Amino acid sequence: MTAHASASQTARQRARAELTREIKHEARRQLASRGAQGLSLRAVARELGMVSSALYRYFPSRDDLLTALIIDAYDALGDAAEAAAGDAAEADGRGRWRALCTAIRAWALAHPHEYALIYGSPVPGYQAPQATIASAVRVARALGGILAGAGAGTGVGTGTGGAPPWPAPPLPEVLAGQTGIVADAIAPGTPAPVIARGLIAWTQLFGMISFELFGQLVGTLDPADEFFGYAVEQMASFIGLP
Amino acid sequence: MTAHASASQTARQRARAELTREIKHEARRQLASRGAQGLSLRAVARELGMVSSALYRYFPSRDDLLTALIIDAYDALGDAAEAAAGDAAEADGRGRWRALCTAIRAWALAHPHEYALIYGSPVPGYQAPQATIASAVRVARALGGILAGAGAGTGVGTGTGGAPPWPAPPLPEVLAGQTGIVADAIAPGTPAPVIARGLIAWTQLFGMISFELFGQLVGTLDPADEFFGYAVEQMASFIGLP
DNA sequence: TGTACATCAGTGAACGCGCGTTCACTGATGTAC
DNA sequence: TGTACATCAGTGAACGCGCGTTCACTGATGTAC
Repeated sequence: MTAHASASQTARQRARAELTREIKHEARRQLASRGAQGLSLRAVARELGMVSSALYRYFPSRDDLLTALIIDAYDALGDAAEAAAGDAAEADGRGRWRALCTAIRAWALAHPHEYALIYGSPVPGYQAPQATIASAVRVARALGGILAGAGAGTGVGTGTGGAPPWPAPPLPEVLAGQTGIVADAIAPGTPAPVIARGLIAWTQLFGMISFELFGQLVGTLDPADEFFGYAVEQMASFIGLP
Repeated sequence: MTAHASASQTARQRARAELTREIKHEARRQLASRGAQGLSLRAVARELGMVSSALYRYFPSRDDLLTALIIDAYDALGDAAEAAAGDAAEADGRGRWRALCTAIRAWALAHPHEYALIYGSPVPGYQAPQATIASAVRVARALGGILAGAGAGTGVGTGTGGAPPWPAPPLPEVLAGQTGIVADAIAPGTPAPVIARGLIAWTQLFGMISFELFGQLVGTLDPADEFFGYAVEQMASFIGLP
């Protein structure tokens, strides 16, 4: 492979990468306006000024395009989450939790259809491949960092510092095993009860965001800013963040 | 209107009601196997052995059929919730909460697509009409009954009996107003902080169920029975149920 | 009880639409000698 | 540097599909006198 050959090769590859990006960009636009089921290869091609069959040079099928969008969505949310959880000082668990929650909600509100794509009801007939998992776990790891900090540095479990506001009952056997697996994946060494409470807070967070986004709060808690802020603080105390 | 006329009229009406039920039943079957977007008037008609245009005698459009299914789903869940919350003794707030949560989860697991229809991502292009609200609020009222019992009978807010395990910070102004509206709708007279914590637990419950149903727990907390049970107890304490 | 009329359920054909995917092709870009 | 060949991107036509909805119609059921 000569230098010249390699240069022209990357030129072609660069064009390919560029168009791949444009296709995903346009697909994301359609996702935002018509939802996942409204995503049509023909419409994407039309908008890009090419013929629909040309897209098959880039994605072997509609499902593969959808998979790419899902991975991108997880990564975008992962970026936002990591940036937010990293912003606040290491020791300030509550601040990091607050920043993480706020960033996740902000991303969800800004990209409702992408949020629905990854946390909403599954697209019927579509089976998410293994490839999405690596990106999906990034958001959870941002939580893990906070839980690990809380558990390791502040005496959670020994009753001092950031201990939770009331004692947690011991975990039943299966759950203890499961939280162990979660701990290994996102917060090694963190005590099981902290993980369990973290996961409860985690489901609360996403439940609240989904309710807001999917219209369950209209007419009652909408706009939900204050409710969100209040819940975040309550859950921080619940987890035992100082 | 003679007795005979009225009898034959009801005979016709009965046939109509019967077929309406059959249409919805078949539509629900398709919903369960192919999801909301897979619901097709033509397929329903085919399965019922009639021609697709005949359905328009019963539902003016596909969206109206979908609306009927949504209302039925809310009502079915409402039935289950009311039965569960009413089962346990009035005074046993925690028992009623446990029964309510368990019933909602059981219904959701038994009817995943109907759950997704009402609590999942909205169907693009479909706008739920006002008519669904009356049925939707029934489930929330089952929660309200429990919160009202907790708030009124056990001294929550005065620090005795079923008081929450740690003091709740005062609510910001907008949120206080919103919880007031919620209280008026589902649990009149209940203090705002109890309502707020109830709603936090509520979003946790549905977040957890959605995560389980939509595949977010696969490989970690799945099967989720123990996690669910643990979270329900934790949230009961969080709300302040004795 | 019998007859003339109105209401209603269901039919069958048609309209117009958009979709995912395949395939043989042309022409440009890159590669090897 | 120049030429012969291979790779690849994009074209255009076509296949086969299912959908929601409309409309004029037939025949059965119900109603009024």
